[in-house]
Amino acid sequence: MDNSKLGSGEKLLLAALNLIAEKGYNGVTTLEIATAAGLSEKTLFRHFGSKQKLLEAAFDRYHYAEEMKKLFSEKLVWDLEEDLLLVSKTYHEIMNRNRKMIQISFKEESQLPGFRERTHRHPLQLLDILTNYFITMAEKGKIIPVDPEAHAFAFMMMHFGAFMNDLDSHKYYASISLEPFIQNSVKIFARALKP
Amino acid sequence: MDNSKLGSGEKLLLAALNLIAEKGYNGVTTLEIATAAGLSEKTLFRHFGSKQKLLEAAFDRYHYAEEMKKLFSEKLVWDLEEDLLLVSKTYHEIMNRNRKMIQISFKEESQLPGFRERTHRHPLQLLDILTNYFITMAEKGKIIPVDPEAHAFAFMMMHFGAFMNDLDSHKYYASISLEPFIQNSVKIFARALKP
DNA sequence: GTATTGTCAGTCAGTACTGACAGTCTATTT
DNA sequence: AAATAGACTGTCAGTACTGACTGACAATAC
Repeated sequence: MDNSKLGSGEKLLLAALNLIAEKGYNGVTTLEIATAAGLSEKTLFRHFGSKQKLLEAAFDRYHYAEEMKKLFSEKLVWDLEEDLLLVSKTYHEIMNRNRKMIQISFKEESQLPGFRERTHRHPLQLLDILTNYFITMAEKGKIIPVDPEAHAFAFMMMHFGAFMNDLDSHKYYASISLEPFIQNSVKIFARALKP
Repeated sequence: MDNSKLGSGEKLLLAALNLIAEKGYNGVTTLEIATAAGLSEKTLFRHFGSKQKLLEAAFDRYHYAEEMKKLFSEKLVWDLEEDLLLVSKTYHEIMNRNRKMIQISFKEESQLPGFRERTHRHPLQLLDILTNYFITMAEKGKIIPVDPEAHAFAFMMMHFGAFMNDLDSHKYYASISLEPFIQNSVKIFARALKP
């Protein structure tokens, strides 16, 4: 990343985001963050006042916050495979965009109450959308009419697991890259839900 | 938990395990741990020498280390639903037994290299077993003969996701309790893999 | 009597955070 | 072109506190 053209505030936020995601809030010093940003520690405090406020600012600045409801009511085409593909790709897009924030929210959960909830708000919306989607698809007779919420949950859990597994560069399970995994997950559910 | 009959060492290990899982290694002080164990800080150092060694001792003591290969070659009955049920239940059993250690390995990854790998060794074995199981099942003509490793991976990811979601008392997605989730996951794969 | 633990006082290093002062860069004014 | 002002940054010395860790001694328990 080339941060040379960013303002000092931005440089500090980015450095903080990366380091805290890696080592945890308590595992990183303000001096380290400032140095990584190519600035002096003093500048850090002049900008943010305290380490805690720096973290909060980083969160506010970098967590992805976009409405999805409309997006979906427009894009869904009521073809199971195509729509599942859209949902899972959107899911991974959101999660990857929030990658660092999610890492932080997992590590600093006790110190930063409410963080986890915020990083999971958008994925949660997707779960909701998918559940309603399954219900409607069942009404249309395009999938079996049982357990729509359970199936939506299972689908999301599968992708949540894959994302988590990949979080620190997929080295703990056999590394299967994302794209074929998504394709396969869609096929599994398409076969399972076919009436 | 009633720890009153445990030796001092055990009390300290348990207290350390719980507190570090909750607040992270750097988020907890030796005094806190000792107090939680009902002992003095001095006793902690007399037993373990340093904070770091305490953590390592806790890991060695409490991470689940059992061979599974034999277990499975004995228990598999080559009925898809029944065997998937066994695999997923075994998986969640292992993961829950290692719950705290897994939390720690996620939070302290940078500080404790190799931890994550160790906590994931046994689940990895399961993935291996499941892959081979699918291959054999395909040879027997009991499931479709495509992508056995991808399907095994997908199955494990689904349960990994569910476990992770549940790690801090399932409050970030709609809470669906474990047992029905397992049942449903098995049904999905049974339908998807049926020839 | 031996082993284990508590108390207490204290050391030492690290770390968040501050104040005073000086330097630099940019834009505006003259 | 030169001067000036204002915003931003670096340096450095220092404060205040925390937290890992120690040593000496006393108390308790088996």
